[in-house]
Amino acid sequence: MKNQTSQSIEDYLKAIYELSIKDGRVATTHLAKHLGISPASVTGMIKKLSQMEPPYLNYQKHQGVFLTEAGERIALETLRHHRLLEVFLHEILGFPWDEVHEEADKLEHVISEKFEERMAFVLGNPEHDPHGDPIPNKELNVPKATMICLSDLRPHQKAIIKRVRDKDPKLLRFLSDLGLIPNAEIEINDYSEFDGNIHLAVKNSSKNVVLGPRITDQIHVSILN
Amino acid sequence: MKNQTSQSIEDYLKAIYELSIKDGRVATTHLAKHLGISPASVTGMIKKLSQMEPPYLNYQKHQGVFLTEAGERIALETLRHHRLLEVFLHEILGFPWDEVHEEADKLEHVISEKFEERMAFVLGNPEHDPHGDPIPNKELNVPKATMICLSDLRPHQKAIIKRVRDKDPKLLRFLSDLGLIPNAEIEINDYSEFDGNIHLAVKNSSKNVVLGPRITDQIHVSILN
DNA sequence: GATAATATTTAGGTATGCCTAATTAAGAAA
DNA sequence: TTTCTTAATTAGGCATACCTAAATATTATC
Repeated sequence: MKNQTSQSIEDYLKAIYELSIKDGRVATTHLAKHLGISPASVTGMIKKLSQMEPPYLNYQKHQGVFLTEAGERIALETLRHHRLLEVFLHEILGFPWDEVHEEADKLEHVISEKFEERMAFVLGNPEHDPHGDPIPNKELNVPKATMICLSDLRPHQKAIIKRVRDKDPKLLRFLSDLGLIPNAEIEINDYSEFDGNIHLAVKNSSKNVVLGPRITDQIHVSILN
Repeated sequence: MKNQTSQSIEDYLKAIYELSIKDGRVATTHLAKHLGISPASVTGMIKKLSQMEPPYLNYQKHQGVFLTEAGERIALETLRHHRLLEVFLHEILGFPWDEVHEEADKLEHVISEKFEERMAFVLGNPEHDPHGDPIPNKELNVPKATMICLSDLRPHQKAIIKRVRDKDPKLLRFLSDLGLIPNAEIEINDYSEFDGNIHLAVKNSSKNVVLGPRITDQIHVSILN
C-alpha cells in the first residue's frame, strides 16, 4: 500500500492528534463524533491508515488508536497550515476571528509548502493563532506555554487571556464583544461555589461579566502577579 | 439531478470556457487533452453536466459542447477566483509570476466568496492578473481591451506588453529575465519574413531580443503612437 | 457471573471521477 | 460511393470515502 495523504486523511490525523492530547488513545466513536462521520466509516479509515507503509497510526481492534511518528508529522504539518492560515486570514485579509476557523479548515489541505513559507515570512513567524493556540514551528515543534483554565482562578487574581479553545463562531463573537480575546487582561471578582459561575472584570472594556463553567473551561490564561 | 459544483466540474467548465473563446464548440478530444484526461472520461462528465437542472452545457452526441448561461457563470466565477488569486499570490505573498498559476489552480476551488471579496478589496479591485489576463468583475463582466499579437507588429512600431498567454513556468521565467512582462515597453527592430522571427528592443533593460513565432503569438500588446 | 447497554466491527451499497478496451459514428480520401 | 482514419461513445472496472443495518465485542450493572 502506498503512503500518501488526502484531504480526508489529514482531517483524521489532525482530529486524532487533538483528541489524543487529553486521552492518549482515541476511541472510534469519539473520533466519529468529532469528524461528523459514522463510526463504521471511521473503522474503515483507521484500518487503512494503520496498514499503510509506514503506518500513520497504531490500531488494535476495540482498543482505539494513537498516532505513529509519521502520523503525528502529518497532523502537525496540517495544524501548522491551519493556524498560520488563521493568523493570515485575520491579519492580512481582515477576517473576524470567529470566521477564520472554517475558512482555514478548507485551505489547510490545499496550500503548498511555498505558500506556508511565504505566509510565515509575511506574518513574522507568529507563535500563536488568533485563538491563542500555539503554531508548530517549521521543524514541527509546538511552543509550550504555562497556562491554566480561567475556571481555576481564585477571586481577586488578575490574568491575561492566552487562548480560547472553542470554535463556535457565535460564542467567539459573544466573547469578543465582551473583550474576552487573547491578550485581554481580566480580574476575578467572585466565584460562586454553587453553580460554578465566575464573575470577572475585563480591564479595557471595564465590563463586568458572569461566565458559566462550559465557557470558563475553554478559556486559558496566564496569571499576573 | 441536483445542481452543485465540485472541483472537477469547475475545472471542466473553466476549460470549456477558455477553449470555446476561439472555436465556439469544444470537441471531446480537445477538452480531454486540455484537462489531461481520457476522452472516454470526458464523455461521461459532459453527459452529466448537460443533464443537470439547470444544465451547465449543451451537448449533442459527436458534436461537442458549449456552455449554457449557468455553466458560463460558474466558469467566470472560477476564473475570477483564479486571476484574483494570481495577483494576490504575486503582490501580497511575493510569489514569482511564473509560479502563481499552479497554486491558484488549486486554491480557486476552495476559497469562499468572503475570501474573494476580501482579496479584491485588499488588492484594489485589479482588472488584470500578472499575465495581463482580464479579471471578471464582481458581476462577472470581463473587461475588454484592444490588443493585438506581438507577431502582428511591424518594424519600428512601439508597443506595451499587455498580456502573456503561456503558462509554462520555464518560458515565463525566460521572458521576465528579458524584461518581457506586462506593462513593459518594446520596439520592433526587424521582422524576418523567412522564419517569422522578430527582433525587438526592450526599453528598460535596453536588451535586444529575437523571438520565434511560437512565442510572439502568445504575447499581446497595445500599440503606442 | 449473567445480562443489559454501549462500543465497535463487518457486510453490503452508493456517488464521484477516473481508467482501458472495444465499438460505433463521422469525416476525408480514393 | 466505398474505404480508411480519426473522433466519440459504450461497457466494464477501480479507488476513495462515505452510508445503513446487522453482528459481535466490551464494559457496566445487577
